[in-house]
Amino acid sequence: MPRPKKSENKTDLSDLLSEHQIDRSRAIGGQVYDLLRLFIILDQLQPGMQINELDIAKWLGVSRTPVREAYQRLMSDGLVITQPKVGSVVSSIDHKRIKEGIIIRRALEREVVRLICENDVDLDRFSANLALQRVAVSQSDAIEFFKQDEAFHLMLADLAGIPTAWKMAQSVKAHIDRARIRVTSNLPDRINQAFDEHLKLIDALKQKQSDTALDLISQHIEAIFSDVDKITPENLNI
Amino acid sequence: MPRPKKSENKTDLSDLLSEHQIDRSRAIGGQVYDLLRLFIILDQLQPGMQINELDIAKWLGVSRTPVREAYQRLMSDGLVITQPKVGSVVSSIDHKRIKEGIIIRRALEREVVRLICENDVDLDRFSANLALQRVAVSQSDAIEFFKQDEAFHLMLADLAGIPTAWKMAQSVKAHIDRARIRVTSNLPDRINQAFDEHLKLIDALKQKQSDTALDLISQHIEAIFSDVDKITPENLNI
DNA sequence: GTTTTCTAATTTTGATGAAAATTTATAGCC
DNA sequence: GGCTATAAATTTTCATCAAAATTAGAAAAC
Repeated sequence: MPRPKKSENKTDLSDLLSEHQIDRSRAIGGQVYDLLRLFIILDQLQPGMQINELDIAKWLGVSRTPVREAYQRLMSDGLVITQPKVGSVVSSIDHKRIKEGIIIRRALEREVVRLICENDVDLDRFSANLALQRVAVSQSDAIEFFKQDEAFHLMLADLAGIPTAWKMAQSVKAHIDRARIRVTSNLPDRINQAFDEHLKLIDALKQKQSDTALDLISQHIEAIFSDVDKITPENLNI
Repeated sequence: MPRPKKSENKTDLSDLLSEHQIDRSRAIGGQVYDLLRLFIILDQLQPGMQINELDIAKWLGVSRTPVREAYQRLMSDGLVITQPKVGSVVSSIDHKRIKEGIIIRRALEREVVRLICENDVDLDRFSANLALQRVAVSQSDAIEFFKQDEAFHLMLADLAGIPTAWKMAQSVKAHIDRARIRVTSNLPDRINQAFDEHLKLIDALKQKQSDTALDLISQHIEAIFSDVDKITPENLNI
């Protein structure tokens, strides 16, 4: 990694981060992690961008320690690449990694669906969440829908008895979401479709149609892929 | 978490850790993590044991910063529980978590096997690794076998094109191994059986018998479970 | 005399700023 | 043109301070 001359065109990022308030009464490291992770997924922190600890710390008004903590978690997520003693950059969007992520997430969520079909679980617990999803869809509120979508999948894994599976799926999901942010053209359509798939899945689960449910969850996750696949060239890392 | 009076019977752990040399020329945080992780899996650091950062740092002859880094990774592995401003303990062995881990690992490795059967991969690359396994088995060298076993499963995931799957499987494997250390009575038998299962799996893969291969990998992982299940009572966390 | 409540001390993690170590780019020299 | 020394940028580690939580003991209330 070349060490570029210290450039001064950092104002964009500086302004972006300076706006955000850190709550000093809660652990800072976690807040920095959440913030940076979101910025990377939302493409505000772009692939290849150099992010040194001192600058981030200064802009956020905290010391380097909590920033470092955040970096370590981002590194283990594969969202940041650190070369020891040299520097850190936001990782590039790697088509292969996304493909891998989708395969892993599909395998995990298929297992979740399989377990729910096998064991008796109370599927009525989804009604509140689905209602919130419906409201978000009707208002085309993508942010709120994504929040409820996460809650939906978490609840699924929870009811299946393997909450860790969702934690893992989430870590690969970051890469998928980051790519998706760039390529999804018609967001209202997309969330409407996703909501429809959620409804169908719960229906199939309630009727214990395990084959149908497995197909539905696979399609639900693979739908993401067709999105990503159509835009990102196979071998081009942005 | 109660805060017990500072007791002075720490000599066992102190001695245990003081013996280990830290290589100052490589990153310390990673070394501390590897060391503590191994100690927890090997049951030298036992469930419920309190481990405060300062003591570990002193015994290892390093500062608290790299120890903190290690703790953060151990926490995300679920091997250490830290209550803010109170303290850290080695997590208890949770039967439910192990069960979950086995289900997740099985799902991931079944996907690996499925992908290998679907796509054409060079399975001759296993011969060297299998030879090393054979030597380890013949010498009843469990440590060496476990090392080669890890390499075997990593190579499997690599050839399937989803190396991340093995990284994930590894994080749940720590919990499984920790329990297994306590219950496996006849280690030479166990590694002999595992080696046999590896051979059969590669055979099935070479002949593209995907159903057989899927059954074999499932059994390979579930074999662990029968071990753990027979000793650890369902609801008793140690 | 017993129980409850308040206060101070102790322990532990959280955060900070500075010093040390290391790598890389750049300029100067042969 | 290639090699070496120097300086800059950055991470890594350290020692120290700050904040939070629990315990222990004294004081107060019953």
